[in-house]
Amino acid sequence: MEPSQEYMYAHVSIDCAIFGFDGNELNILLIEKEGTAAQKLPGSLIYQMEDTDSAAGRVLCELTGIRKMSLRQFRCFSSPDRAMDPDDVAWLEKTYGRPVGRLITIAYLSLCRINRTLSAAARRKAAHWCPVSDLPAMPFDHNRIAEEALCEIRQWTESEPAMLFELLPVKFTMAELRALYEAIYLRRFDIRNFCKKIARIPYIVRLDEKQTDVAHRAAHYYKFDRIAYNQLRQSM
Amino acid sequence: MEPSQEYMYAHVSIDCAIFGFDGNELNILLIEKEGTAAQKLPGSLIYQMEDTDSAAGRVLCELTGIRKMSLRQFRCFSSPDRAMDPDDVAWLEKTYGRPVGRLITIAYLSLCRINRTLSAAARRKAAHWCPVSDLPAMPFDHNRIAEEALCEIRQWTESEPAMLFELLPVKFTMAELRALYEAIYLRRFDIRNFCKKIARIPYIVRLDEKQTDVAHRAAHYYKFDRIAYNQLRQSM
DNA sequence: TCAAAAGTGTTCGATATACACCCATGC
DNA sequence: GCATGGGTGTATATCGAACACTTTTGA
Repeated sequence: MEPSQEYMYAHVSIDCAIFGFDGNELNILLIEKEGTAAQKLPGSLIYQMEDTDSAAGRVLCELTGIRKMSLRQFRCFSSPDRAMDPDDVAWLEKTYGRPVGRLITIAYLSLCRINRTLSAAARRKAAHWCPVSDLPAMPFDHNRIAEEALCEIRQWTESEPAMLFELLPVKFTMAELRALYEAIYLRRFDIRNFCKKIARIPYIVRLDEKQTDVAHRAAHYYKFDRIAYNQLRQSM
Repeated sequence: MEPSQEYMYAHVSIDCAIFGFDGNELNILLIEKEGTAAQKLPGSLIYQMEDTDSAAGRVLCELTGIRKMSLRQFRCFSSPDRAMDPDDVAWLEKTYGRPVGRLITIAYLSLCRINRTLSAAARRKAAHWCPVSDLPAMPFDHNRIAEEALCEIRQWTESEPAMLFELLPVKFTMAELRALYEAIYLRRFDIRNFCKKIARIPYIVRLDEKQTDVAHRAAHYYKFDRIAYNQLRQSM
């Protein structure tokens, strides 16, 4: 068999695009590419007896301390030249203590409250939130992964709107919810129509509690009612 | 490093769920698991310098002779026990002339006219269409892949309705189109409302030509107008 | 009393649903 | 002339889009 016809024998990694919402814009969690000034998506080679879903869960848990974070696999990136840059090749070898060679990655999407305290491991890796409008150039194909993850968010929240509430505080105002929709769909929503639409949704419930200490009329808080959500889903 | 902590080093395959439509039901293209009586999804290990998209294109082209078949990656299957059945392990070793060990697969979805003449390679592999309601037990996790592919079709055709017309003859009747929708969405559509809806779609155009040799009033043929379709998509 | 954001209602057009009858053709 | 499937229209409900003013609160 000619070299070009050898069967692929590859290391497999997962990379996670973890999004947070700062009240205005989506942010993505980047970590330092250790030993360099560059930043990258969190990710890791996976272990022999692991599947990619658990590997992604492991990486997320290491960074955020959340054990059961929801995540969604959205794409395999396997271009032969995705890990051909000499810097990247050398970095892989140093990080994993061996030559890595052919490397394919399974990309995951996850959502996280942006003010959540990250783990010590995250601090060591200088994890930080970066607005999606201002992403740096990243190693491997991480810029492409981040881009495709952004598109994927829309599809995910359409098929499972409960995901949205992983980006918001437990109690949130209508304005915050609307800002989130605007950040995801990259368009404006009319306030009046938006309120009407939300009012029709049984699993978003208005609380009696209102904002305090605001320099204008205080807004009501709302919360996500998971029980009502599950009931609604079941009946569909 | 303990054995359980070894980094995964794996062979990578692609598996294709190729759907056809027999006028009544979706069918999926199965091939013989060579040397056995079992049937499986078409697939193959991929080569070292290939990415998964081209590998899937290669496998599809080998079977159907279509060079530019549209296909959609939808999921990586990587459970450690997906290729642990002793029969499957032995079959892999025999087929690929080596022990294969850890194997992950990237699953693809594709659509094909069911009356298309398949290639000589397909005939050698006893390729045949199998109604999705009547799938046999298949090796590896191919049953699960087929199931998830079925769900994926709906999402694909919603985001890219042009895909539907890869399942229909070039000229098709309204009844055929409706039957296809019914097969995909597993529900009935009211004939009158369906016709109205289709009539509003600019890229489905009615031809003057009608059926002949039918024992009742002849139906008009319709065709898919790709130019109108692309124009519509661009303007969105 | 002013600034700033909250909150609310009506109208209109488009779309989805429900439903029943006449038409063309081959036998 | 009848059986078979083709083809059409109307009424209603729902949803999304457009659009402007009053209310509350703190400064």
